[in-house]
Amino acid sequence: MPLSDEDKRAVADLPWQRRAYGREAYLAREGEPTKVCSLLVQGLAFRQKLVSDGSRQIISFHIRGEFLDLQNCLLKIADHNVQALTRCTVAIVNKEALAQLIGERPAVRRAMWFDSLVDSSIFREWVVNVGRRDARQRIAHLLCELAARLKAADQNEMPIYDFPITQEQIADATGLTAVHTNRTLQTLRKSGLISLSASKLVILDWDALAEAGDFSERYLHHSV
Amino acid sequence: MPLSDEDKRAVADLPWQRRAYGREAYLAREGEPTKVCSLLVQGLAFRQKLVSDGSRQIISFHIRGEFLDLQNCLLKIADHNVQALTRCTVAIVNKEALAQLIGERPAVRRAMWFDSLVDSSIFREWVVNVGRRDARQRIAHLLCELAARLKAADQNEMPIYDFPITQEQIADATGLTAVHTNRTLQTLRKSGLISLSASKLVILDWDALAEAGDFSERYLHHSV
DNA sequence: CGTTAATTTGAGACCATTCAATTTCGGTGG
DNA sequence: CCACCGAAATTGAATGGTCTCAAATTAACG
Repeated sequence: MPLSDEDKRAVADLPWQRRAYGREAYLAREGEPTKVCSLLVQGLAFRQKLVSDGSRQIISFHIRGEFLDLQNCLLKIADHNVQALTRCTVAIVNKEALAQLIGERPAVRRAMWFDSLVDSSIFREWVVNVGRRDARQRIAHLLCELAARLKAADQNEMPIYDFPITQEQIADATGLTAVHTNRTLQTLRKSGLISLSASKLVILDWDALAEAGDFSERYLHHSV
Repeated sequence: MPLSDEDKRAVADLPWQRRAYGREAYLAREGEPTKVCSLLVQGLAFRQKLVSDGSRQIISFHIRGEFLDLQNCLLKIADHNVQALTRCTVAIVNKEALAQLIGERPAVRRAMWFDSLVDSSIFREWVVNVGRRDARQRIAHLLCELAARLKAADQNEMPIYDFPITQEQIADATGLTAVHTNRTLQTLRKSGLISLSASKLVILDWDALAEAGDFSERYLHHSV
């Protein structure tokens, strides 16, 4: 959402702190009291929850420029974990400072509320993805979503993407096992839809991949 | 969230309109431009999305007192459908009027943002539920969630609940088929955890049901 | 009290899982 | 620059949870 220069300056003037994390490091843990909100500056991160048998469900992936836990601003206890996917750096803001800014600046408030509403819409689509689609559709859908978001964040992005996400992580995001994820990716490759190796994802046939994943980007609310 | 009398009056003074819907009626459709926000006054409703093969994933259930589409306030196009589960009545407010009130009243704004953040947290838990739990766990978890929310909304609620949700709807909410939902409910009954018939749910052993569903109510953020 | 919706039951098929072993890849130190 | 190592990806075979399809029974509603 567009912000005036004055609003941008107010955001930039927030007291913040840079912090770096290694792969798989926890940035936040379920059950902990919330103190800060984190914005991802560089790298990839994801949110997840663990279930009783120890398995992990990834709830969302995040790219640079996105908030990782804006909801901490109002919620007292974290209800999920946040983990670094690659090495990444994060800008950390005290949640009270952010809440005050939100109170003072209507445009900033709208932008942040909008951000959390889009988050929410993505969660809804993920419920649908793991609930009602088969393995091939789930993975195709996930790839489409990530490609669409990367493209929107970085206008000059090609149909070739940096893709450091492991098959085990794809599995945890789609509710599948790593083994079945592997086999399913192979069929997507054999069908000529994608090429994925060496941390490079190439979408060879966007229309076919979107079709295979039942993907429509409406839920991303990119055109506000 | 607590509101002052003045805030409550301001909310009550919003121009609103009462509307009634029959079972299965659509209150909102994916793809339509958003014009209003709806608050459920009476009855039950749910949100859902349809996938390419026509099957339905229910995304959330709603009880009286809850907003059905508060996100419409900021989003231009609806990204999911809203359906009546029972006959229900709804209070409808023009979204611009609501947005204006939110701009004027910080406490109302906080309450509404909080509401949408809890919604979001519930979606996250649902991703986990359909993604990483088996049929028995999914259904037990759903029953726990609904019971916990009904209890919180209505202090004097017994462990006996009105439960007009059909097995097909439970199936659509948990990513299962109606047939398998039926068989799984039978095992929950035989284990002595619940009794469910004639639209009455009785939770016979809360602790055991919560255990079976890997349920922890933290994500509901009831103790703000 | 009839008619439709909802629930229940059975049997067979299938998608995804499990477990284990093997191969390839990516990063590191000599 | 190559040898090495652990992580990631790949393969196979057997198991199993859930689905599909169909039919029967029961409950809900006007």
